Parts: sequence; C-alpha cells; structure tokens
Amino acid sequence: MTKPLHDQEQFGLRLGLVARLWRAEIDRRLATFGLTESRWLTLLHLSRLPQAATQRELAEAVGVRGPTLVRALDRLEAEGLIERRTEAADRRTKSVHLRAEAAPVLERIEATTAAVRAEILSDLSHAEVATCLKVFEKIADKLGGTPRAMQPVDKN
Amino acid sequence: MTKPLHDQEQFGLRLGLVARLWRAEIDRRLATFGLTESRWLTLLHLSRLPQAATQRELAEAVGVRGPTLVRALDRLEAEGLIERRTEAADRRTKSVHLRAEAAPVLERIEATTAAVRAEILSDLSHAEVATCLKVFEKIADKLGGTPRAMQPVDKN
DNA sequence: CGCCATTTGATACTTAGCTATCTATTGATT
DNA sequence: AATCAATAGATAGCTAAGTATCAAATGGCG
Repeated sequence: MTKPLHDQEQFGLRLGLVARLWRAEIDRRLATFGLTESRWLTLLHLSRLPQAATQRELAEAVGVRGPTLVRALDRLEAEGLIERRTEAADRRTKSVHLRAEAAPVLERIEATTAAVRAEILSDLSHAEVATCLKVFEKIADKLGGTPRAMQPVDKN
Repeated sequence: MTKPLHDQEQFGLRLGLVARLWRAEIDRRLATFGLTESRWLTLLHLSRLPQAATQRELAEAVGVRGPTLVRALDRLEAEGLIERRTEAADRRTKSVHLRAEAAPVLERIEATTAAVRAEILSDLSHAEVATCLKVFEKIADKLGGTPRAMQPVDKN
C-alpha cells in the first residue's frame, strides 16, 4: 500500500479535522468564562429563534438529536441561564426561554465566535467562503441534514 | 433578536454540521459489518503509513491525541485486526501492524468511503472541491492543526 | 366514549473526543 | 556513573455525540 491519498480522497478526512479544530478553538476561548463546551451553541441558537421555541424546534435548529439537547438544557437550567416552561396549550411540549442572566453570557459568545470567524476567514476571499458555503449546503441536502425549512424527508 | 444569520456567520455552524453528517453516513454503512464507529479511520490511516509506524505517528496521521488512539487500538487489537509490537531499538515505542484478518475489512472500508465520497461529491464541480480543500488547508494551518510538522506550542 | 398511533421530552447505555496525570524508558549533562 | 528532563504509551475522568426505549399527553376514529 502506502499509496498517497489523492485529493478527493482527503475531502472527508479534512472536513472532519477542520471542524474539530474550529470548535476546539471556540471552546478554548469560552472555557475561561465558566462557559464550558458546547452549551454556547445551544444558547446562540436559542437567541436566534422566535420566543417560546419548543425543545424539538431548538434541537432541529442546533442540528442535534433530542437527548443531546436535553442534557445541554439540563446544564443550562442548572446554571440559571434558561428555563423550561410547560405551556398550557400542549402539556407535552416545553418552551425554552433565556433568562436575564444569559444576556452577558450571550454577548461573550457572540463576541468570541465573531472573533474566531474574523481571524480565520480573514485569509480567505469572499468567493472562497461563498463556494464553501454552497458546497456545505449541497452536502447537507444530500445527507438529509437541512436544519431549517423542514421538507418532508422520506427516509428509506 | 431573531435577526437572520448572515452568510459568514453560518460558516462555523455549517462546517460542524456537515462534518457530523458525513461521518455519520459512513458509520451507518460500516456498522452493518460489525465494524463499529471510527476504528475504520484508524485502520485506513494505518494502511497508508509505512510499515512499523509508531502509535505517535499514527495518532498524528489520524489527527487525534494519544489517549484517543490508545482506545481505538485496544479495540482493534481485541478484535484481532492489528497488533502492537515492542521494538528492540526503543522499548518505549510500540509499532502497530495490520494483521492478515484486517485485509477484507480494509477492502470494505475503502469501498464504503469511496462510495460515499463519490455520491456526495458527484454534485460538485472539480473546482468547488479544489476550493474547499484549499480552504480546509488554510484553516488547519491557522488553527495549528497541521498534522505533520509539530511546531512548539506555547500554551499559556 | 374508548382505544391506539403519534408526538414530546427524558433516561440508560455506548462510543469517541479531550486534558491531566502516571509509568517506563531514553538520553543528555554533570 | 548518577541524576534529571523529555518522550511514548496507558489510565482516569470529563463532555458530548449517538441509538434505543420509556412515560405522558394528544388527537383521530371506531
């Protein structure tokens, strides 16, 4: 063996590696704020969603499955940053709300993610960024992972 | 709030999502072969490296830290697909070797990763793929994740 | 009305990544 | 030669993803 990987062959590998590096960089910077790990992602998406979003909607926006979100919310609720409310209309659902305490944390998250983005993307042309985003979109479509705009996905 | 995410803002989020989808797709297809989770990545890299690669070299190639590789190798060794040998030259190092049993497994891994790649990249132009790869490279450089060429990292 | 499929969120368990730390070995410096 | 810093791999403990499963609530249909 030992044949060198040709370009396309590296695509998946590189994609995974770069994604891990990116996330690790943000985590590293936010870790100094007590804001450990990826709860920042949940908060960020929550702040973008219309108020009274349900857990289901939030999970879909973040791009994770139910149980993953449940645990993130457990932590955020314990830290007093969010609260879950049972709505009278449908007692199965719980709407998730940012508490006032989350505001400064969110500011910090926005500043940090923006800073990382600015630093990393500064080397790239607008065209390069646009191409990558288009490619991400196409791949996500193909793999059934389009987070917004629920098309009826026929799985099988 | 509720302002829509503008393009660049989505970059990091999309990157993470697409990477997870890609990996999940391969995992899903390989899971039916008893070959669970990401041990396939380790095997694949091992097959590309010169014989008698050490764990350190393998970890670097795969893009993970030592402990992560240790566990993957533990599983692969228990399954009889690889073996670790202590070399006489330096008794700290262990060279990792593919066993004969790994050959059909590797074939399956190569076929599956190639199939996923072909399906997903079929929609993309050669130029798009090339641009993405170039971007991945630049980002990895910036984040210090260049797999080879260990720079001294000053942590603090 | 009463039963059953669907939906929502929660729980248990598994895998995989990380950092921090440990042990054994090596090799340089005194 | 003895000591001490550096290196290779292993271990422990954390966080976060996933699937499978459960319980409660809802809503349609006989």
